[in-house]
Amino acid sequence: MSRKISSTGIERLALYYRYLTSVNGSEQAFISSAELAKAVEHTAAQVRRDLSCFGTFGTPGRGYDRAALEEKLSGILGKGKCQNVVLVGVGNLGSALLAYKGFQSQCYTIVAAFDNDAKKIGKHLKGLEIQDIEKLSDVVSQTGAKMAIISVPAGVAQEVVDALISAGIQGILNFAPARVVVPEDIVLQHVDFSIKLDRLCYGLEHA
Amino acid sequence: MSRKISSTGIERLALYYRYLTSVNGSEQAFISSAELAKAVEHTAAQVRRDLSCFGTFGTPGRGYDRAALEEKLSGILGKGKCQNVVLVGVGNLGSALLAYKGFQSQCYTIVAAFDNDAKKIGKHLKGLEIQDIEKLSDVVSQTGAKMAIISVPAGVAQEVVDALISAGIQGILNFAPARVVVPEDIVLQHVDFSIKLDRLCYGLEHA
DNA sequence: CATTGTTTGTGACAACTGTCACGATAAGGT
DNA sequence: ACCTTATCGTGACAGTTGTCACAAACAATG
Ligand SMILES: NC(=O)c1ccc[n+]([C@@H]2O[C@H](COP(=O)([O-])OP(=O)(O)OC[C@H]3O[C@@H](n4cnc5c(N)ncnc54)[C@H](O)[C@@H]3O)[C@@H](O)[C@H]2O)c1
Ligand SMILES: NC(=O)c1ccc[n+]([C@@H]2O[C@H](COP(=O)([O-])OP(=O)(O)OC[C@H]3O[C@@H](n4cnc5c(N)ncnc54)[C@H](O)[C@@H]3O)[C@@H](O)[C@H]2O)c1
Repeated sequence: MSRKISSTGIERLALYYRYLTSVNGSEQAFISSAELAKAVEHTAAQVRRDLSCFGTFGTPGRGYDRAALEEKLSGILGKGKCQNVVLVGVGNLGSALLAYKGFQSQCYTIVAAFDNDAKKIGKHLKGLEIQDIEKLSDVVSQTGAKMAIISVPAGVAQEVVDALISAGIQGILNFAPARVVVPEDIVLQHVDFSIKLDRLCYGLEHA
Repeated sequence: MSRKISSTGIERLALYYRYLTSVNGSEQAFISSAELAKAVEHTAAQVRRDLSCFGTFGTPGRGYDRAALEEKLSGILGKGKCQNVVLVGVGNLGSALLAYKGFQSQCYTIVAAFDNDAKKIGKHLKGLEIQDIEKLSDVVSQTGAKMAIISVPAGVAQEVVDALISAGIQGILNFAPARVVVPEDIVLQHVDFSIKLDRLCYGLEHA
């Protein structure tokens, strides 16, 4: 309870959580920080520090109760409350995201897909009808979605983000290689493949 | 020249570079740290600090010479040397990556695509024949590719990575939600959508 | 119930990262 | 030549993040 969780610490919590759920069938009721650390490629001290930010739920001599920890992490991350996600931009990448089964197993469900291309609107993909972007507000209200994923061209990213915010979306995952500005109370995350490739490139150069 | 570049600093350099190339047609020959900072949503001091790690190429009173800076950044990041990339796993995501035109404009070219599914091998996608994963070594030697992108299921990520390293690949961009281990001299970057969604979720919860 | 063995939670430290402020430096005009 | 103006490069500082080590806490066992 002593320290504020770091930004990257949150991502580690998500890793811990994913590991726990992935080995759900284990008969071991307890897991130590060392064991957890090994699974996610970090140090035991790091794991304990991260977890200690949200209370003390480990028992000395045994470790952490698997089920309890999983539950706790789920609560911390806010899983189970904001699962409904809308997707904007059903192009190459958007289609792949729609088809991805991994989101569901992680409690996220894409409940609606939007585009502004007349040729795509009305088509069905993975059991979801591609809807006109104009219907965004209505659908967001109906589904209660708080999160959105955007995979539209960089040039329109800002306007799409603005529309999403007007519609009531509070968290946005942006795949477009564009920096967009949002009000303070909106959470924004970028996923930027090209930048990661550049990082790789740099790493090779300076081996 | 004073300080070592930070890990996140490298990603900022890539952002600077991308911004410069994206506004290539500008008639302004010079750009100030303030201007550059605004474009990528950072501070002017940060920009200057990052750049100063690699020498001094700004001129007081004017700013940085656009063309020279672009050239310099290209050199630092190692662009133009490691453009050839191979892709392993042509599923939903892999297909989207193959179709992506943004990589090329950033000097990266996917020169070969691999899969182990007999039904996919031999098919053509975006002018590229999907090849048997067994041919990996040969193709890597022929093309001189140093970088690889993998979009295979998490369960086989490690074995694919091992194969890539045997084939001579030095940098790997991993889209599978799995931590893989590599020797020290191999550069590895993860792109993990689910974790980013979890971060969003946490942000919403703790608004 | 005391002893032993294990693992947690955290204070103290070290390393890293970003911000601020300002002296130094170059261009351009008078 | 000198002054003005704009902007860089960087030392010093502050805040953040990760590591280490160890006392405290609990389980197990005889
Ligand atoms: N495909 C990839 O592998 C990849 C990789 C990295 C980054 N990206 C980025 O992801 C984004 C999408 O890439 P893509 O390859 O799927 O492109 P795409 O052109 O195939 O898809 C973009 C989709 O967005 C739709 N769209 C355009 N304007 C819109 C608007 N105002 N409202 C709603 N929908 C709109 C288009 O109709 C299209 O269906 C781009 O910004 C791209 O840079 C893609
Ligand atoms: N689709 C998405 O939007 C998305 C999002 C996040 C993460 N991911 C991750 O990206 C990876 C790929 O996702 P996907 O949706 O494209 O899955 P997919 O099943 O559609 O594609 C996987 C491909 O890898 C191939 N493959 C399997 N084993 C192989 C091997 N040993 N060697 C070579 N090829 C092999 C399969 O034949 C298949 O074509 C997964 O790890 C997934 O978790 C995907």
